[in-house]
Amino acid sequence: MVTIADVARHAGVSSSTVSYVLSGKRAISEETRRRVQTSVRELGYHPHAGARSLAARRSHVIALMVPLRSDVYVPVMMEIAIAVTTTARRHGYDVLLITNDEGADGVRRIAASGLADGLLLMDVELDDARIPVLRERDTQASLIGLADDVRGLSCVDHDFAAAGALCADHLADLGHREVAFVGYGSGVYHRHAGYAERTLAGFRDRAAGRGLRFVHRTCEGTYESTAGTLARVLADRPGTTAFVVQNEGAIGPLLSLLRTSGRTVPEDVSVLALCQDQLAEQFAPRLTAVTGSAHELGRVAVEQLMSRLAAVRDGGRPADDRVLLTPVLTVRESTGPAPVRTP
Amino acid sequence: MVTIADVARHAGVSSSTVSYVLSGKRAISEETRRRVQTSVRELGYHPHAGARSLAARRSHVIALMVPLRSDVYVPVMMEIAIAVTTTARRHGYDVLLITNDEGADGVRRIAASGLADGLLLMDVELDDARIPVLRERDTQASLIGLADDVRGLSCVDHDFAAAGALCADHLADLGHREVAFVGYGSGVYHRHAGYAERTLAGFRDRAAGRGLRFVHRTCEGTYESTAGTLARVLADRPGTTAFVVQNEGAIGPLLSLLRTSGRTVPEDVSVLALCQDQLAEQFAPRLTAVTGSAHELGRVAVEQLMSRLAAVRDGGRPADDRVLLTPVLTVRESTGPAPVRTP
DNA sequence: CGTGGTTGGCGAAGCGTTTCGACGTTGGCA
DNA sequence: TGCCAACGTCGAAACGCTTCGCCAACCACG
Repeated sequence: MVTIADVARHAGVSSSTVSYVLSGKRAISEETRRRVQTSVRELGYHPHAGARSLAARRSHVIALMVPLRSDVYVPVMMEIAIAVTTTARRHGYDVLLITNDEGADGVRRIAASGLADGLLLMDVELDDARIPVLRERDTQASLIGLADDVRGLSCVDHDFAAAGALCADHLADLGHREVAFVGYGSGVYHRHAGYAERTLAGFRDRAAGRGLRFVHRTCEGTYESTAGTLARVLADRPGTTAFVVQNEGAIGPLLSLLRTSGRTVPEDVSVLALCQDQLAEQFAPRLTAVTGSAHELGRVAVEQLMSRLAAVRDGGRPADDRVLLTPVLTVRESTGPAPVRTP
Repeated sequence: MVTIADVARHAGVSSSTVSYVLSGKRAISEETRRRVQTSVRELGYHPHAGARSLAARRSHVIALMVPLRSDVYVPVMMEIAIAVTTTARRHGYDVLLITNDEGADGVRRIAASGLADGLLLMDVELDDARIPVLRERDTQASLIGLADDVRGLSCVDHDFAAAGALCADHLADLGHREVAFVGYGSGVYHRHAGYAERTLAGFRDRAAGRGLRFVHRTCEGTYESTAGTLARVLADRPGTTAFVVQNEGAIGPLLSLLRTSGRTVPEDVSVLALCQDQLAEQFAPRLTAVTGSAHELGRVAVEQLMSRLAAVRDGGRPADDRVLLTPVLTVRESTGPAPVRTP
């Protein structure tokens, strides 16, 4: 292993000088800096992470806590994780992956061991047991998702209410008057996962404002469940001319079932999805969809955490940032004007 | 921060004794052990990770290098990452997430800085630039996927050839004589990603043995691409009675297109998928599928790496393990007997 | 009762960094 | 010319842990 002392010897300076060249925390003459940098390169020197974190009392690592459970669409989580990792690297940080099942103890473990300087929490519940633990050691953290009490934390999430409203607006603009909202399985609502309720609320409010009648139906995302949901909707509200689908798993089945039942999309019914663009593109017809950027979610969360860490370093008190990302509606082929009523 | 010295003071012993209690590397009297453990609990002591890695020259962290690119089905990657993390935790290790775009330099950085004790590489190419770097510092690593030269490494992968063979057997058993293999986009084959070629080869060999005629067609996984592929197949080989689909993205479009063209699955054509069970269950009809366990892939990779690290600790030379996981065929509703020929 | 081996615990020397205070050297200014 | 402030560099003291060697106390044995 090549140490800072090796570099120092090679460059003919002391090891503290090498350290200052690398950190830039003190002025170093151009001449010396160059010599040191050359030595670093020639010897292939990489500072020992453990020694660094011991001496500097910071590890240059952040922890990302991801859910084990996956009723949330999995590729989204992966996209967030990737965005987090690349953004963190750009700040000179590495990312430690922790699973949610470690729970509050996991947070304690990471914070107390100095393994990570800060945490990113995904799949936050409104009343999350990990949050008090963060406060008790005042560990810097940023949430991906919203919680009830976020004092001392930053957070970022999609603006699900706006997404719901966007859906209602689009369908109302197209002249639809009776709409079905196909949501997640009831478990998701019971967990108070927030996003499901917020989307629905946003949709409900705007629908009311636009004079849109609608029913909300839960759906587990399997073929059977979707079939059941659809049957009930068609029985209860035969005049339904549009579907909003939030559960990614239900999209394929719903399209199949509509086709099977002799309905054409979008001539007879419109289908509007709340899902990633990539997924929306894969169906036939391509789906009009309301989307938020998962990548952006990860990126912003890291930026928030970095700014908190910077504030602490400068002896200040970090600001509690709260960002809601504006969703985007992309019109494709699955939505069209409400069919003319033929009574 | 509570240190080992605090624990020692609290328990009335020296800090080395605390260390030995925690590591179990020397005999400690029952009495002392209990006192120390009580103190640890009461003070909420967690060893400082940096100090530990500095003194013991190992970090209890392994790095997982994941691909940025995602022509491989993303949920699979996530499942592997989760399996890796939980398995590693069970061994007292944490997982550092690195992205593939750091490439060989990333491997160097992690290994040289002592951030991780070993590496897990995903999305390995047959001739992967990261492998020589591993050898040059002889860093312990395990590959998820196969490469050409794996001396000094362990690796684990699905037995794609067996999966291909399983497909051929199943269709031959059902009496099919003319089959189309819908593969990945040509880019995947050009990258020599291995798995695509191995599946195809396994299928080809077994098909030959069973007297199965087949064509292989690349497909990008979009709706258009699938439509083009299907049209060509039907034009060139009108007698085709079964499709094997490896590209997850092509499954939905293919099913839609077949239905649109008036063909019923499985009465007119059989569809056999190479994909996760979870995905296969979501289509209508449910797909007969050949699957390997992504979770198992991650688990085995970690076990391999752990055993290598243990060997090094004991002063031995690690064994180069090589595991191929046997795929499983699950018969569902999308495959059936070849239709009786009506000329 | 001396000898030799175990057992249980302690002290101290690192491990490779960062960072603080100190110390020449310069250069500008009175 | 003398003084004071940068400026650039160095030495040494942490940082919290592991581990090696050592030592006392104890036991069993001849």
